[in-house]
Parts: sequence; C-alpha cells; structure tokens
Amino acid sequence: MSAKGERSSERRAQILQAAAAVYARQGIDGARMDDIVAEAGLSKGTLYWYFDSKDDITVALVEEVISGEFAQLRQLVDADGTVIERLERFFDMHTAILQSNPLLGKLGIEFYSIAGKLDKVHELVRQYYEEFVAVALALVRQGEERGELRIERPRELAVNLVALVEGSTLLWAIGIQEVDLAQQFRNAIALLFDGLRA
Amino acid sequence: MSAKGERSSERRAQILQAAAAVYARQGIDGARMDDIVAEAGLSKGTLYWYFDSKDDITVALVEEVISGEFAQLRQLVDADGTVIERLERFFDMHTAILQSNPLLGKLGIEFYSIAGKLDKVHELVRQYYEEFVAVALALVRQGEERGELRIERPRELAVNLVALVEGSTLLWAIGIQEVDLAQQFRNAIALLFDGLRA
Amino acid sequence: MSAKGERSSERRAQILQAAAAVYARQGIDGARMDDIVAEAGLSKGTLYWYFDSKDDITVALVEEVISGEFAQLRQLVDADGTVIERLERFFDMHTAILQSNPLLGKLGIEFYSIAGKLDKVHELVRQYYEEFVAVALALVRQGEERGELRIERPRELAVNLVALVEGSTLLWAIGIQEVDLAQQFRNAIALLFDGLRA
Amino acid sequence: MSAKGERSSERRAQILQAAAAVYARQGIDGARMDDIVAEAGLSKGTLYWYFDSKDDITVALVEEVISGEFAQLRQLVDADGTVIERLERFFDMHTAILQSNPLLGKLGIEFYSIAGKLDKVHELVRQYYEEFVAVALALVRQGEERGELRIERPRELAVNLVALVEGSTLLWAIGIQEVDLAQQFRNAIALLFDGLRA
DNA sequence: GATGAATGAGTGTTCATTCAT
DNA sequence: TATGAATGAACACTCATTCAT
Repeated sequence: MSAKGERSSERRAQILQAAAAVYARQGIDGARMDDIVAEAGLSKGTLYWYFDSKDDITVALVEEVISGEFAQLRQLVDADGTVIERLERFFDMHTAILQSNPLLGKLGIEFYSIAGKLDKVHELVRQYYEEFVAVALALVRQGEERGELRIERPRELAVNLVALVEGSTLLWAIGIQEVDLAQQFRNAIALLFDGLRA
Repeated sequence: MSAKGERSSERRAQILQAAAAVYARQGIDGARMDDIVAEAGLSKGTLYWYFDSKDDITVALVEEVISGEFAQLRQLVDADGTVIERLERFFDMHTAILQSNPLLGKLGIEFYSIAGKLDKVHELVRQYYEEFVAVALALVRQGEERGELRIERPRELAVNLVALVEGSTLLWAIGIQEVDLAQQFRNAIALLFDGLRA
Repeated sequence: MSAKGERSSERRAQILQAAAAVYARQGIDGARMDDIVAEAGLSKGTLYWYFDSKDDITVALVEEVISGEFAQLRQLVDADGTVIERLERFFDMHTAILQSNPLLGKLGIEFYSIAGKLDKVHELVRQYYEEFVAVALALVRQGEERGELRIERPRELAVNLVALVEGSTLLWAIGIQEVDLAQQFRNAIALLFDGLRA
Repeated sequence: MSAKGERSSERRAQILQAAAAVYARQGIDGARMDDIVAEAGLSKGTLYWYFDSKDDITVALVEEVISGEFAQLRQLVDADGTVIERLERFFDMHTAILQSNPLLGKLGIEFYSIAGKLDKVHELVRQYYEEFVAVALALVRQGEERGELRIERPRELAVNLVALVEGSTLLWAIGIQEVDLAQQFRNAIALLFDGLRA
C-alpha cells in the first residue's frame, strides 16, 4: 500500500479545491466532511482514501495555498524594473487574484484562526510571513544598492510593508466598504516610498 | 420575568471574562460551554440563566471588547498634543494592552473568523473599523487644519493607518519574531508622516 | 464536576445491566451503544454522563461480575460442612445462577474474547482465576488438615478443579446437549475425590 | 464460472493462514480485511476472488482447524497402547501444538466468541465437541472392554475428560501462570483414572 | 436564582464489499 | 486472475441546550 501522500494528485487537488470552497463558505469548523464530499462529487470513503483526516486536508490546503504564494514572492526579487514598479505589479496581481475569487479573503481568515489550533498550520503561516518579510527586505536593499531608495531602517520598513498588505487585505476581506485594494496599495507605496526616493 | 440583558451585570461580566479566556485559549469552536462554566466557577444552569446561547455570549463578548476600543478611539480625537503625539500615545496604549495579555491577539483572530458565521459579529467588527477609519480621518484632518500636516489623499491615508495597525497586530499575534509592536508603530508613524510634515 | 466513578450508582447499575443483556445477546463487538441505551431506556447522552466509553462500560461490567464471583468464592472457605459438601453446594449455586439466565454463559465467553483486547479485562479475568485456584487450594488443604482427604499434589488438583468447572461451563454454554451441569459437577467431584478420601 | 470452493487451494490456504495470524493477534472483530491482505501479501481484489466475505473466511478457517483436530481425534481410537498411554500421547501432542504457537490459544477463544454470532461456526464447534466426547467415550469403553478400567458412568467421565482438556487449555490461554499444560494433563489423568484402574 | 442530570441531533471516521481496468 | 480505487452504511462519541428540583 503506497503512502497516501503519493496517491493520484488529481484527486487530491479535486478534494482540496472542494475543501477550499466549503471552508471559505462555512468556516473550517462549520464545514462537514459530507459537505466537502458533496462539493467534490465523491464519496466519503474516497475522501478518506486520499486523506487521513479533516486536519490532514486542512494542512494540505494551507500548504498548497502558501506554496503558491511562495512562488509569487520569489519572482518579485528577480523580476525586471525598479523596486517600486515590481511592488506595484505584485500588488496588482495580489489584488486581481483576491478579486477573482471573493472567498479567498475568508479562507485566509480561517487559516489564521486554525493556526491557533493546528501547530502545522501555525508553522506554515509563520514561515510564509518570514518569507514575505525576507523578500520585502531583499527588495528594499536592492533599491538601496541600485541607488533607487535611501532607507534608514530597512527591516522595519519591510515588516511595515507586509503589515500594510495584510492589514489592507484583512479590512477588505471583512467587507469595509471604503477599501479599494488597488487604490489602497498604490497609495501605500506612495506614502512609504515618496519620502525615500533617492 | 425581566429580559436577560437586565440581569446582574457582575455575573454577566464574570461569564464574559471566562468566555474570553477560553475562546482565546481554545478557539471559539473549540470552547465548550462546560469549559466556560468551569473557568467561571459556575454551573451550566446559571450560565444559561444569564445568556441564551453560546452565540449570545460570543456576540456580547465582541460587543464588550469593541465598546472598550470605541472609548479609546474617541479619546484620540479630543486629547491634547499634536496629532502625531496623540497617535504615538494611542499606539503605546494599544501595545501595552496587547502585551499585558498575550491571548488578546488570538481572541481578535477568533473574532475575525466568527464574523464570517455570525452576522451580528460581522456587523460589530465592520462598525469598529468604520469608526477606526473615521477617527483616523478626523485626526488627519485636524493635523491639516492646525497646519501640522499637508496631506493629499486623507481618506486613503486613514485606511492605510488602520491597515498598518491591524496588519502589525496580526503579524505579532501570529508570532512573527521580528515584530516588536512598539518599535513597529513608531516606525510606521515616521514612514507615513515624515514626508507629510508641514 | 465530580468524577464519573462517584455518580449515582443506581444509574450505573442500570446501564451495566442493559450492557450485560446486549453483550450476551449480540456479542460485545456486535453491541451498539444505541442498543444499550435502548435496553436501558435512557438517552445516549445520559449513558456518556456515567461512562466515558464503551470500553469503560465493558471493564466496569467485568469488574462487577467478577467481584460477585469473588464474594461467592470467599464464602466457600469459611462455610460449614466438609470440603466436599461445600464444593457440592458451591457447584449447585453456580449451576443455579447459570441456568437462571442462559445468557450468562455467552457473556462469559465474550469476556474471554475481550480480554485479548482490553488489558484491564485481561487482568481482571486473570485475577479471578488466580483467586479461584487459591480458594480451591485452600479448600483442598483444609480437607487434608481435617483428615477428610489425602492429597499428593494439592496445587495441580486445585487447578484441575477450576479447569473442570470452567471447561464444563464452556461446553454447556456452547450448547453441547449432553452436558447437564448439575450431574456433571457431581460426577466431577466423585471422580476427583473418590480416590482421595481418607 | 466455477464455484469458489474449487479455486486454487494454495491461495486459499495462504489466505486462511494469514487470517489465522491476524485473528489471533487482533481478534476477529479487530481484524480488518486490509490486515489479512497485507499479511498474505495479496491484494484485496484477489482475496475476494477466493472468498465471498469475511464470514466466509472465518467459517473456512474454523473448518480447517477443526478438521485437523478431527484427524487427531480419530487416530486416538485406533492407535496402539493402553487407553491411558494413548491419552497421554494425545495430550502431549495437544500441548506441543499449542506451545509451538502461543497464538493458537487466543484463536480458540475467538472461535468461541464468534460461534455466538455465526451459526455455521457454532455448529462446527458443537460438532467438534460432540466428536471429542464421542471419541473419549469410545476410549473409555475400550478401556473397560479390554479390562484396563472399571467405570460406572462412562458418558459423564467422557464429558469430564473433555472439560478438563478445554478448561486447562483455557486457563493456559488466558495466561494463568501456574498452569503448565503438560503437568496439568498428566495430573488430570492420574486423578481421573487412578481410582478406576482395574 | 442555582444546580447538574438528561437529551438527541450531529460529526468524524472506519471498513466490508464492489467493480472498472 | 489480479489490482486497488471507490463506495456508503454504520458507529462511537460530542456538546449545546433543557428542565425538574
């Protein structure tokens, strides 16, 4: 019997996609295995053929989402253009993805909440932010090296950049009317960097 | 029979305090009524004498926490000092409260999560942010009127200010090591306002 | 909250009696909690208020049955009459009890089977046999001291006495037609002791 | 399509052997088809090609074990030597087999337990005991005819002989320390027959 | 007001069995 | 013959809520 991890990744993806939809709609605790099964068009037995437990699904889903984010973050460092241009493109992409599926925001909030209960999820979320901060820091330093920016406290700037992204996304996900993500991010860049341009 | 809302407010407070502790520790869905009862040192029957349901407790707790935040926010507008001084004092207080009880951050995350399920909570959280943004906007305008700041897009600045606070708090609550809330907030103010001083 | 062990012993007895009936009828593995609940005329929640789990019920039931057997065994040593008379009375009682409830035999077989899975049950059953052998040995020695019997290998006689009782009971419980427990036990005594009478 | 009973008997034997090991180790109810499949090194589909169901396997296994016992029992009647010598040899063989595989005792107990649920197994076990008693009776009568023994109640003696064997085996299988099967059986013969020798 | 025993619908998980390949 | 993915009914256990005392 092969390990479950090795089993048909299409089916696994199908289940994770269904779980994501149900989690976003009903919350993780409000999601019943029967709901995920129905959403995926599978039987309960099949679900358990691919995953050991609900927690197993949750962790796999967080892993998948976060590994997608990682890929995007890594592109940021090596792409062309000035630092500010790249940040703007990154924010545009971030905004487009969130707005293409309004449930993604809710899903993110569920991830925060479940991180308090599942150590593995907590660790994944932490790693994601460490990576995000690290990438932001690398970018900021690039800007300095290339003479684009003059920065006194690069580390705190990096954390504030990440906090702005996450905070704005949170407000938007909660449904604060005044938040237009695209506008908001552009203004954030202007605020943070206008005084820092070389 | 009088409405439950009018019953001994000490007992209600005692229950809400217990619920807050249990919610923060175990998550709202992970909290059992028995846990709250044990934490409060009461019996189950007594708890239900004061509250109709678990959701009722949750809503009341969110109301209580948010009304405390409201009080703080309102002081911001009328206090003495420059806008930046007042923001610094507000952030110091915010930091002190969070650090005095490390579970408060977790509790906040639970509130986000439950907002997706309980409409009343969602509305309270939304109102809180609306208010926060409104206060930030009033402050920013005060700064402009008094000639302390020159601001082009006050509304977006206000939202970004709130986003920075919430984002930083979130990163801190998740446990990102590099986040020192006090430092972070001071740096945020410097970044946002250095270029805006008159 | 008091420990479950301290809770109303009438309800506990009621549940154990129901469990005994269902276990004997359907086997332990074939018994559903719903069946026990229905047999006891209680709700599932109530059952779990008094017992932690199905295993908990099983162990408590074995304890109860075996502690009853212990009581009978102890009387054997101190009762009046010759050793052989006392054994005959004991066997009569044993027979009467088994025949009064034909499911008791099945229940005993279930206990053997579950002993392989629940360490606590295994230990209880083992203790019961140790005690049974010890009592048989004490009786045999009394017989010798009082000059009623002349015995060469008292320990092995004791074990064989117990083996005869258990073996006969087993054959009877399985439903071997030719086994008339009362006759069988009388004949067993005759066979074992006729050659040993002083 | 040929009846399953006619299919490759090697595969069937392989499966039954695996089932015996798993049943003894985990109990029949605790044994999963997957466990048997893993133990046999086969796939689930293959197992179901040879057997219709778990009960089918169980019944076949009981049949196999009991038919082996039958073979031994029949040899008893026709072998050379006095009745007591033959019983001693039979008991030695019985002991050797049990001690060669300590799980056999557990397996026997599982058979008793499942007999309460599967009529076919009950019937097989009953037949086995009927046969065992019949053989014991034949032996006893042989002893009488040949002038080796003087017996008053041959039928009850036969049942008691079987009860002693089964009871001793049971005590041993449960793990009572003091039971040394070989010693025990020798002592049983001495007790039962010493007074009966012609 | 206060207690804690009682309720039962709901949930994650298991596992014998089936069947397309 | 052989495989192992797929199925779904069944089950132990949970927990918010009720109510007799």
